[in-house]
Amino acid sequence: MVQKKFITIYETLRKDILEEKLVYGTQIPSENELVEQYQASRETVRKALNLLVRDGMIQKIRGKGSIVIYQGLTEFPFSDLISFSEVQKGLGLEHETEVEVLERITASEVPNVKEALEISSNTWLWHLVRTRKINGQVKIIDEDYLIEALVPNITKRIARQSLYAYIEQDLNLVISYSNKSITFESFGALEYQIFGDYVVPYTATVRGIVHFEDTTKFQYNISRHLATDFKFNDFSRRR
Amino acid sequence: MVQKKFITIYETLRKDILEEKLVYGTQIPSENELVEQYQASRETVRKALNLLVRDGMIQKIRGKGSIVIYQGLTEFPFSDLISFSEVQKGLGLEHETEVEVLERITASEVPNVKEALEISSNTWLWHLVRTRKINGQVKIIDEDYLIEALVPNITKRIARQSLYAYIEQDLNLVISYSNKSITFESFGALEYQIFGDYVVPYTATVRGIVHFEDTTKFQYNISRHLATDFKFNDFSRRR
DNA sequence: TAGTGGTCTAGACCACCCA
DNA sequence: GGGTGGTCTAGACCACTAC
Repeated sequence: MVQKKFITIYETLRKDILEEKLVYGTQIPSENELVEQYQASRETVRKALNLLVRDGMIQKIRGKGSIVIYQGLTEFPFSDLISFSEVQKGLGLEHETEVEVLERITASEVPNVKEALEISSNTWLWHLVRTRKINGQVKIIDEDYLIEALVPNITKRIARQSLYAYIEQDLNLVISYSNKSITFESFGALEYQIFGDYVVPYTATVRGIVHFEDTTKFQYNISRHLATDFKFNDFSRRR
Repeated sequence: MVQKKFITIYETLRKDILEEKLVYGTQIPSENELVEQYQASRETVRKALNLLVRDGMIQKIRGKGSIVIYQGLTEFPFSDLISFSEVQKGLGLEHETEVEVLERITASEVPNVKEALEISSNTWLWHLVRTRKINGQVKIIDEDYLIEALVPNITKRIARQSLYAYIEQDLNLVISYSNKSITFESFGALEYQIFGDYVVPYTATVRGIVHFEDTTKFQYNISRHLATDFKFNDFSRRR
């Protein structure tokens, strides 16, 4: 099989919703219609639809059908802040990444990382600090610790472009999941140095431990955003 | 059927993981073993396991098996702040809710709510302000707007105890999903009044629009946390 | 080679909504 | 009653891991 059937169905419908071929508040074709349309079994169609449910794109209603509930980025008409997810997705905004630090250190030289990645003190790590400019202004300081044995040969060039592209495409490793936390913290020395004397000297700090498919932890990331420019959007379902 | 089979399997395994009968880093029984154990088909077992994957409880590895990746609340050994999800779940912490405001208003009297809930200006709403004390100190100001026609007869007693229990158990409505955002904002008049002259006059503000199963929006919630006491935990998978 | 998880099928029965 | 989504089955073939 060239492409998984349920992924094809999922991606096609997702695209239709994003492009508003299927519009907010209206029904999508029924499961039986999709079975016909894609020559798939109903369980396969349902697998695709469940991905859309997970994404917050559709809502299924028994006896009625499935309705598009995704409204693009206009859900929250409250602020014109730069959204965290927009930044992550690189939607429309002009990025510029600068590598401030790229060095090889051992886990003993920094606090917390040893515990976060469950490694011994003498494990070699890459220590990486990058700044992200958006429309000419530094908005994010990204600090990373990566296990060198798992992610070798990081260069400034790789760090400036895309670390994840290097890991996934060149090293052929599969990044799978992460645990993250968001807190608000006051500026430390690094932040004053990079952000300067900002009116509101606080950051939204996102810490994450990132894992490969085989559950190996390979990265500890600390992402510091100017707090006043930070917005995190979330879709969640009730258990 | 009294109870859905895949839910039974899911809940049993979930409980075993939470109670550490299945411990972090070890394998759970294989799909075929679970098929035997629960006298279910493999697809049913897989449906249960996929819920655990979604929850960040297990990681499936092809050719090998499924491994427990959930570690309780100890994943982030970085701060002893009060966690947002802990607060939400009411884990271990002493709550105290006080109702500051409970009134009937129309949508025209407040900004944003009309757009957020997609209602007309003359729609009647409940306006609710509650404060949440944790260990004796007010940490959260919860402000809600609810459509009266959908959620009638809210009393102070209901507001002090559990609004959601009232909606789900007494009114028999099914709360389904919400869109949320998290931002960092400076104190307004209400915050100064309730939190007082706090050293760090900023809040982590969580705004949410909450929907029923049939996609009806019924609630607009604004939850203001003392920024320095806020922590949001997240598990996410890479697409 | 044996065992694991990943995908897919064709059919069944059910609960729910609506005309 | 006809259409919708929700659950479940028994079997098939595949890709990957471990031995």
